[in-house]
Amino acid sequence: MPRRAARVPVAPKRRAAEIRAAAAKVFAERGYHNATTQDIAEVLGIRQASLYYYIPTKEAALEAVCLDGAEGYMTRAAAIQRGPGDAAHKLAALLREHLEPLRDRADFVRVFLRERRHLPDASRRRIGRHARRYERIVEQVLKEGARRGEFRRGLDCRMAALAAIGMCNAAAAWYGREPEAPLERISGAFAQLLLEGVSRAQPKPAARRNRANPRRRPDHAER
Amino acid sequence: MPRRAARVPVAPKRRAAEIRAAAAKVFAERGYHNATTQDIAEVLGIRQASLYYYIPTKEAALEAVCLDGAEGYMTRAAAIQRGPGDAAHKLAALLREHLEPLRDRADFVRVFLRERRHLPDASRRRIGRHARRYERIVEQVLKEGARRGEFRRGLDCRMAALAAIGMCNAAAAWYGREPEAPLERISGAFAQLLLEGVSRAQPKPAARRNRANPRRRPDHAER
DNA sequence: GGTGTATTCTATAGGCTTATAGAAACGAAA
DNA sequence: TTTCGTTTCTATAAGCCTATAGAATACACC
Repeated sequence: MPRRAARVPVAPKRRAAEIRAAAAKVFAERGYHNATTQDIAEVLGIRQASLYYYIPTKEAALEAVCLDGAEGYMTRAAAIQRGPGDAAHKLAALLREHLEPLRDRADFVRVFLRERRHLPDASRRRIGRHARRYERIVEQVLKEGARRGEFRRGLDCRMAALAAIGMCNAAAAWYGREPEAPLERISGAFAQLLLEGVSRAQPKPAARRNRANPRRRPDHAER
Repeated sequence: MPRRAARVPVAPKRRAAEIRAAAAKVFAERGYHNATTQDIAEVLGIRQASLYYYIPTKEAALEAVCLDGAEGYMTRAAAIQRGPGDAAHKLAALLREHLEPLRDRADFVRVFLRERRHLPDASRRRIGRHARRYERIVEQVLKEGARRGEFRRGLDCRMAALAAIGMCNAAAAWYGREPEAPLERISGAFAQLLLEGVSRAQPKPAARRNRANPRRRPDHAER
């Protein structure tokens, strides 16, 4: 402990992050069960068995990647919920923050979304609880907006929350492959879409284009 | 060929469908690469090797299930697009039809959504083209609505189409586990959400509740 | 140069899975 | 009862993958 000063404190942490990043990349590309530890090792330029110096099992690597991918979502969402601003701004902020990790950590997010179900029961359930709490935060922001009259009264907040989260998570699948779709465009379009469908048209919906936009009146019900 | 009359015509087709259904169930539950042919055989109550009387390879089974899961989407969407009604009704119909297969064929749909990427290149690309054509139909319905002034002018139709499809596909993940969410509620809520976010408020938005709903004016840009 | 820790290596056991070969069982029709 | 096509069975080869054991290397510090 005393003398391995200059090397141990920094490098190991960085190396561990590199291992996780390699695992995330491979799991995201090929799917957990289709990915081999050999694949991960190749990304790192080391031998397959050398990986086991860092991870106890392949499953543990998946768990680490998933935790990493989930990290922060809850916290940031809760901060937005508690923070200042009306419900419309909060919803737009939730969307932005939900999509933001795709910029730098898309692999982690994708593995979290698509592969966490292959975790052993214990950790899968733990992570599942996080996800459900996150859903509830979005739902509550919507409920709060409806309660305050900012959003429409009869709004089905549960479905709306699931829709919002669902469209964002779907974006994780095509982000980067869809041409001409930077995050700003995605979150802007999603916010506008949701807000004008959800809000009763407060002063500040998350509209990016089309400002001078006199609306006609929606007056009839469908069917 | 001449004398196997009474038995061959019916049973084999049904049996083949049972095989596919078993494969779909197992692939949906465990994921393609985690599922074994043994698992499928167990569902059917036969031996693992007996499966190979029906399928040439496990991969072929996946392809059959995916094709089955994708079946009809394109056709029905195209019919809606060409059919009568305004864009709002068409969009609502697209959502309904997109979600409807979850009622009886959820396993197939889920496998199509989550496991098709593990198909060999050729068939994966073929199926991918279908999916993209489907996206384009949704997008065109939106464009048409915007062109005719039924939807808002500056509407980002591409993002809106991806959002709509994304929220529906996300629903495939939680449908059946989410309590109190029959398909009617889902498609109704999604339609209302999208339409009021998308339309410029023509006579008939897909509103189920809240009709008298005078909107205030959205006038400011976000940020 | 010697020492000790961290990191990577070679070699391989052991388990699981797909797919094939060939035999058996089952029925319907002759 | 025999025949014949269909369906399922037993047995197993062959390949792939995870994880372990133990040796070798690198490198900082004395």
